[in-house]
Amino acid sequence: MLALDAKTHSGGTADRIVEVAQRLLQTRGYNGFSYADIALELGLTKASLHHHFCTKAHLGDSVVRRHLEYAQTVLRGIDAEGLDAFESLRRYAQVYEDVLLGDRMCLCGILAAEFDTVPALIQESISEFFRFNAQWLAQTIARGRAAGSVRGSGSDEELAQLLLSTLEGALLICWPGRDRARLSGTVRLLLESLRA
Amino acid sequence: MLALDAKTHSGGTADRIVEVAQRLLQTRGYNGFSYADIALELGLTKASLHHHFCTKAHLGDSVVRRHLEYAQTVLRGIDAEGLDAFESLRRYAQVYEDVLLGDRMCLCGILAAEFDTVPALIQESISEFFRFNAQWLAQTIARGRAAGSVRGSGSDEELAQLLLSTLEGALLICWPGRDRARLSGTVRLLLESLRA
DNA sequence: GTCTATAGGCAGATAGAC
DNA sequence: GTCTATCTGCCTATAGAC
Repeated sequence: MLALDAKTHSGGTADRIVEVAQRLLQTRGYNGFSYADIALELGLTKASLHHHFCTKAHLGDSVVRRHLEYAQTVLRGIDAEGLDAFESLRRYAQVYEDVLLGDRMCLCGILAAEFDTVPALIQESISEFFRFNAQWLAQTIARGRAAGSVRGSGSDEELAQLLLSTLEGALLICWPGRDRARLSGTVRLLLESLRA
Repeated sequence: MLALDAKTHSGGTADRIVEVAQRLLQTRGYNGFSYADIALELGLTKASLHHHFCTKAHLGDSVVRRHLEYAQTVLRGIDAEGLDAFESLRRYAQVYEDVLLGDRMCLCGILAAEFDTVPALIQESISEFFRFNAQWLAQTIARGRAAGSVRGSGSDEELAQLLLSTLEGALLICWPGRDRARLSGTVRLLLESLRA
């Protein structure tokens, strides 16, 4: 754990830069923030940032890759809890509510909207994020159907796409007004429709 | 009709500017395009654009307001066809598929993602767009339930939010890869779940 | 209505001192 | 690793001729 921490936080400044960049990405999008914003917030200069991340594209890529790994850890963590599949789906949906609670939009959701203007380097990681989420959902749905706790028509993959779409879309629509109640209501109804 | 056209197209150049701006907004977002892009495409100069739209915020506002009116016309047009409510919902969903077919993302979806960085002038129209869509969906759902062609739990308004969220989210996820087949599959499954 | 020219600012990025 | 200073380029926007 200490060794892992030492590795993860090898350069304290680089990590702080990534964290601020991630928050700005999730609230303002890739084209909505600059090195100046990060420098101001961390009390550094733009030149210092370039020492850690040579280009904005590389910084963005670091943020998205780190987030992808984090998401994978979270989903494997849900699996490790040994919950019923339906409860796993509930946990998954709760993550979207937590994102809005933290005053953020989904990182890859906002980047998907801006996709055409995002550096090619980052585009692949965005697609991979959705692919991984859909795959985990399909597996969890399959498990729930086998156990009789999850229902719904269509293949596991199709139902996973439906679930993912609804959560991403609900977060997107509730994001402008930070409408946690509306998001919560939509999540509740969605889960209800999946409960066997 | 001629009079309406004459009014709508009062200044031919202004309309062409709005149309190009709309396409750029729907593909690149508000922070992803500039007056230079439009000027280049129309063979004008940036200064000429400022003659028609004094600021970028006003141009964006014109695009969104016009689109809101267009959406209202489309939905009232669906109502005027006298279809069964479920068929109206199918038409509605088809609009999202048509948007991707036209190589575009939902205008207000992309602007919702960028919400915090969009001029305040435009923010209100974005919220109004979703409000209007949700209202139309709730009314159509109510009509379908009364006629026995639409099913689903939750209030009309909650189900409308669920439908809107799923369509917006499906378009968002399919946008990066222009994945029309995936969008089509999600739409089909969604409609299936609503058919009484 | 369209142009040339330009202002004024901020973007991403680099050089080189410390 | 951080700084100052600077470069180049694009951005939105304006002035004023035609």
